[in-house]
Amino acid sequence: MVCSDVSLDELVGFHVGIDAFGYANLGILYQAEFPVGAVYCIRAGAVKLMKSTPSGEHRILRVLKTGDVAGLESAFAETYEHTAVAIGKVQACRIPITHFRRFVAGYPDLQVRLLQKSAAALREAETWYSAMLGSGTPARVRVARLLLRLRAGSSDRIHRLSLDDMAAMAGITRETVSRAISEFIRMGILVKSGSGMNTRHFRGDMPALEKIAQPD
Amino acid sequence: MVCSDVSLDELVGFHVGIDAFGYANLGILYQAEFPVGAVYCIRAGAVKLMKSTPSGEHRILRVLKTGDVAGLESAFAETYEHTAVAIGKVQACRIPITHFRRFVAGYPDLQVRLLQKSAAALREAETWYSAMLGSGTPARVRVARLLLRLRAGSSDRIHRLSLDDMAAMAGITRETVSRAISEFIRMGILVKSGSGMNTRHFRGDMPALEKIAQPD
DNA sequence: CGTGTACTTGAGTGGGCTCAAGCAGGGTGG
DNA sequence: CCACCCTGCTTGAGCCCACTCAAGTACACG
Repeated sequence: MVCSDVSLDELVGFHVGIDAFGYANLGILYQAEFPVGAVYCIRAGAVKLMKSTPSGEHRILRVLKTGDVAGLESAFAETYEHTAVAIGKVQACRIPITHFRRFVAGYPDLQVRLLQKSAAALREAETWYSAMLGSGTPARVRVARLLLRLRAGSSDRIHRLSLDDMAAMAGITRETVSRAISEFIRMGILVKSGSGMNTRHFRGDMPALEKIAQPD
Repeated sequence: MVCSDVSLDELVGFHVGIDAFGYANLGILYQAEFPVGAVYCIRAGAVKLMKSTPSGEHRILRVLKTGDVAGLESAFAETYEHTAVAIGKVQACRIPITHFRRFVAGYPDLQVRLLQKSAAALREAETWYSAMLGSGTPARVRVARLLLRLRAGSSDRIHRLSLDDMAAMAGITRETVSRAISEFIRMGILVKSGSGMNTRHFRGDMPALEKIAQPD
């Protein structure tokens, strides 16, 4: 991660003007097409990256979790590429883009690392979409993969976002997602947990989910 | 494009060891998991970037055309991310990775440009996959979008790759692709052209295709 | 406790997948 | 030069999964 890969001494001189922020559910970090103002290190929670289609709908392209950096792909562009929206409670630190650019300019090694991180994001996106694209892929498998992807860290906790969001990510309808999840719950490999609208998550049997996600 | 964005004077000192190569149909430029040896500027033709799935199949993730640079995403990694295979006749210039890295190191501005290019690749991938993901998207629409994407430059020529390749890209079966294309041909908005195995392409009525591709 | 949103569940339909033949057409060998 | 074959493409019939439409239910929040 960008923030933690550099020594504290290096960062301290640039942390001036960097603040920690909290975002409630559906809070907007930044909006697509707007001028780039900052990048954000996600300290806790999850953030969805969306983009509006010409026809008014919006599609979820990626979900960032603890440790990811939001807005990185727009760091050297004029305007943001996506709209970033908080899922549940999010804690993030906001790094003004001017600081960020100055910081990067001062540490050439960091530029290479940014390139690698960018390449990693591309690879991840490709892997993800290629996993969802297969038309022969049954809905249950898609949902299992989606759940695995929404895992928080290495725990058995899974970020639970709305059915519509999951449906948009998996490329299937909300009803189908609902049916698949109901099935998993009946099987006992998935448990709803956290009743409040802000701390929603599942507890999942990861090995079982991986087994279902297996069939290519 | 990286090669042409810099002045000839800047390049000339680094072009030592850079050669032009020709690749016949299905010629391999480089292979996934192998050590990175070079990046390639595509001078003519098209190249498909593939990745093998755990189950032995391979999926086409992107298609590079004239003016693109192959292997860029692996330029600062140890091994190649994809396997690059020529579609039809391809002309490319091979830039040894050592040269490339030395060159980039010498021109800091270029690093920012590489970051932007990397971000552009990510955006393109996201746009593309999100266009294909919609499960409600009819096969005809998918194929129309695919064809538009395979357009050579701004002409009415469309790179014609195998049905299986197109099927892999659109996330549908080869039969369905065949039916859609047959329909387009019957409608007269698509014409097969170039009989040899190397110079295969369509001639397409772009406005008509765009109209079909429209419905989000 | 009421209200609204999000989720669940059901019945019926249809588009694309599967399976299974036919059909070019170009490359190879006689 | 022609016949063959082999790969890639086309076309058809039937089925199944996921979508659509439409209620009904749970649950969070005021």
